[in-house]
Amino acid sequence: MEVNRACDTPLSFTATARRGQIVRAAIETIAEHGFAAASFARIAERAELSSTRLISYHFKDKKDLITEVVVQVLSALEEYVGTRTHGTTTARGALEAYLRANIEFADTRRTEMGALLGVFTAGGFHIDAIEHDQVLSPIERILRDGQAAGEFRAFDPYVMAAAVQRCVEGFPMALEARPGLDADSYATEIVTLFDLATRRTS
Amino acid sequence: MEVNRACDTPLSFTATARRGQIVRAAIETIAEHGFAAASFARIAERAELSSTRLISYHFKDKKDLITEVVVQVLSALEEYVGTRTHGTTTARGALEAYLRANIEFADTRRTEMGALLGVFTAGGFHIDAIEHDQVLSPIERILRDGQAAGEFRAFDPYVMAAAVQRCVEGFPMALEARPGLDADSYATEIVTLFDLATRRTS
Amino acid sequence: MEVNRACDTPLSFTATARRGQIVRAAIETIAEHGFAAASFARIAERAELSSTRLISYHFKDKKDLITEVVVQVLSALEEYVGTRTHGTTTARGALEAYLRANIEFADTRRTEMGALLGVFTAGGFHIDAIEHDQVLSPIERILRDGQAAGEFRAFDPYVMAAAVQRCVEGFPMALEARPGLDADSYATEIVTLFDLATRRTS
Amino acid sequence: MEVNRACDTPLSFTATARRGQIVRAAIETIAEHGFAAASFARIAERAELSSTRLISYHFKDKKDLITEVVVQVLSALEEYVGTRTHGTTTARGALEAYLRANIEFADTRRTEMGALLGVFTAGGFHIDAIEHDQVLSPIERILRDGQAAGEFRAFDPYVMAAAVQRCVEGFPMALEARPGLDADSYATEIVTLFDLATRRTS
DNA sequence: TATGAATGAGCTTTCATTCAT
DNA sequence: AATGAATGAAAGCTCATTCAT
Repeated sequence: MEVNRACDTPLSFTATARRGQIVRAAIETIAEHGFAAASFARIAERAELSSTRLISYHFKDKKDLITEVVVQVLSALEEYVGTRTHGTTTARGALEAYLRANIEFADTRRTEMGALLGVFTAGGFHIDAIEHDQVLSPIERILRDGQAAGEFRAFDPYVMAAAVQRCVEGFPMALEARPGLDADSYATEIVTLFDLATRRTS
Repeated sequence: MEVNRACDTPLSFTATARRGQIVRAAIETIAEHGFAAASFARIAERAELSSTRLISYHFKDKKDLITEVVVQVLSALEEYVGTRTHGTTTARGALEAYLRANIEFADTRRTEMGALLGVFTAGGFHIDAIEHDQVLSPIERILRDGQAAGEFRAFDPYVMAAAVQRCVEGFPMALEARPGLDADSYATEIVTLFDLATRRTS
Repeated sequence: MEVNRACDTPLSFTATARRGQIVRAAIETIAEHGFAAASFARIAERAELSSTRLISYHFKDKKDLITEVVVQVLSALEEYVGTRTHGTTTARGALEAYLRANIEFADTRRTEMGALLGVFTAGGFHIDAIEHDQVLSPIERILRDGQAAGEFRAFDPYVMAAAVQRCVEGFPMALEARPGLDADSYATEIVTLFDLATRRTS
Repeated sequence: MEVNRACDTPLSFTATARRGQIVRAAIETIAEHGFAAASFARIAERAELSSTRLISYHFKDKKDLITEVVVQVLSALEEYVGTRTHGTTTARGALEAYLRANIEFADTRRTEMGALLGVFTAGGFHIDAIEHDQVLSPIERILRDGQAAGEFRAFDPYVMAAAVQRCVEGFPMALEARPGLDADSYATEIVTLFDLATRRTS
């Protein structure tokens, strides 16, 4: 019978393509209609599958699919951000790069970011692979490094990291309310905000 | 039968009590299990009602119930915040009071705040009475006043207001990740953050 | 407790008025939305009652209410038709009067007629007091009398009566498809139709 | 899951059989209990399905099922009538054939006809594919042709067509009141009726 | 690798009616 | 004469998932 694909064998080309197609459809559906409305039926419809059975076949269950969505978007985001923060030499520079990269990503990859936020804010859905702190930790590291290097003033790195993350997430939300909002302006405002907020007080 | 109550008649004592009981149960259910899982069945179970029919009896439909949830929590929040910001004389003071009041409220009324965020982040649910900008506007006003009075530096009031709002909402989220988090410390950090971020540069 | 009014006592003025108000609302609701949609809730809403309880109070059950609707409209129709057929001396004249009276009534009392047809065609609803044949019998009598008097040709009076009744009912239906349809023209066409169809063949 | 089947793919043999089985059960249920009582539950029970879910699986929604019922019965009727009117050379002959065919069909396929009338008289249910005038038009065409050919007298073809249709529909109704009613006798009476009613007056 | 078929549980909402003053 | 409160049953529909090829 074999309800699902065998999990120990590596994925074939066809299977990978199908999975990608389904994940793509899931991302678009979540971004467009919200997480709650992203049923297998709607995802299958968007992916133009004849039946939702194909989703159940390629993914263990819904959680498996959503996890894949999150992993995919998150790794793209991390790569995008990583590339742009890597060359920085100061914590201040790293923070600015981190902020600008995140906002740029959210601006150019709106669908992916919409899906990601859709999943995260939905609640009641716990992705085993991803912990809340795991997202914060890269920022926290930048902040701690900056404090250790004497670039930043004393503050609770965890709270500051949370604030940074919230403001980054704030861009897509602000976009919904103000569709014409410019990513660059938003980024500059936020960069300045945290520059002043973290600067050593003289 | 009275499919649902007439809306022009004032609510009787009993009806008010029942509605309150149901709204309370809805708040707790949303806060605990998330918006998506807050079905009539679960709400009725928590309120120890004989059937979900009693909910349909007292509320026009689910939207009506959820709206009541939001209105109730939001007005409590507004009153709490309003009382604490009213006596302030400076924009700086108002901003601090606003931040502390919001965080305190989120700390002491965690269930209510959890429900509120649960509804807002669920998406696809539009409360007619509440607009996105309506939540931001009180903060924006404080910020604009502070700029006009020369207390604050030049910045985009809308973006700064969004940042404030995101950081305020960030407290319940941070709580989930760090249950022992102290509201006072969080508030002080955030107050300092925005104090520095809005201060006129010398 | 007394769930319903006592049934052995004669109706008071107030009670009669209330019943009339409810029956009126039921008629309008059925005519406008159809029999299937004429729930107690909708009827109560149209009658501007605070609760459907008032309907249950004044009528034993739904069947009781609908029976009252039918009886009321039917007796008005019978009176209208009776008055106009009474003075006739020939069967031919009686038939024409019957046809014109019915169509006129359907034209001027569209709401009542709509409700009546709504109930009759709904099916599954048997009014004890009214039998199918009871409606046909006055026409059948006219037809039989005409045959006995030698005015009409030989035909099955029951089938002809059914045809007459169907054509009379056809006017409201035709009205729905052609709102501008003139009652007089329709009546004249139908009168001619049955005049020719019943006339003795030479 | 396949919430409901894709519509572009042709139906498989099994699916066609299931759909047919369900439509058949729906027809019988409507004919027996009336349209209002034809719930998914009752239809599933009659079709001996494990649950109503199977109906939702094979039909988009209730409207889809009912439409299929109507289309199926109506096309059978049309074919039956079409075959019998096709060979006629005169309008008079066509009218007689039309009348006899309809009444015969209603007599031999009582269940189907009962379902059809059940749906049409239920009201509030609009089958997109079928318009009121669409049913009348074939009769109207016969009548107009007969007038053009000088076979029929002058009359309003629309009203006469409506009368024909009402009398045709009248047979099943008459059957309910007089179960022993003979279709042939009824047909002959109606044929004579309209023969006389449409004949040129000398 | 894919798919058609089927399923049980759950959802919100509406129904006419009854309980208790 | 009226009413507020409550109720069980049933409705149509959608959910993710499993069965069987």
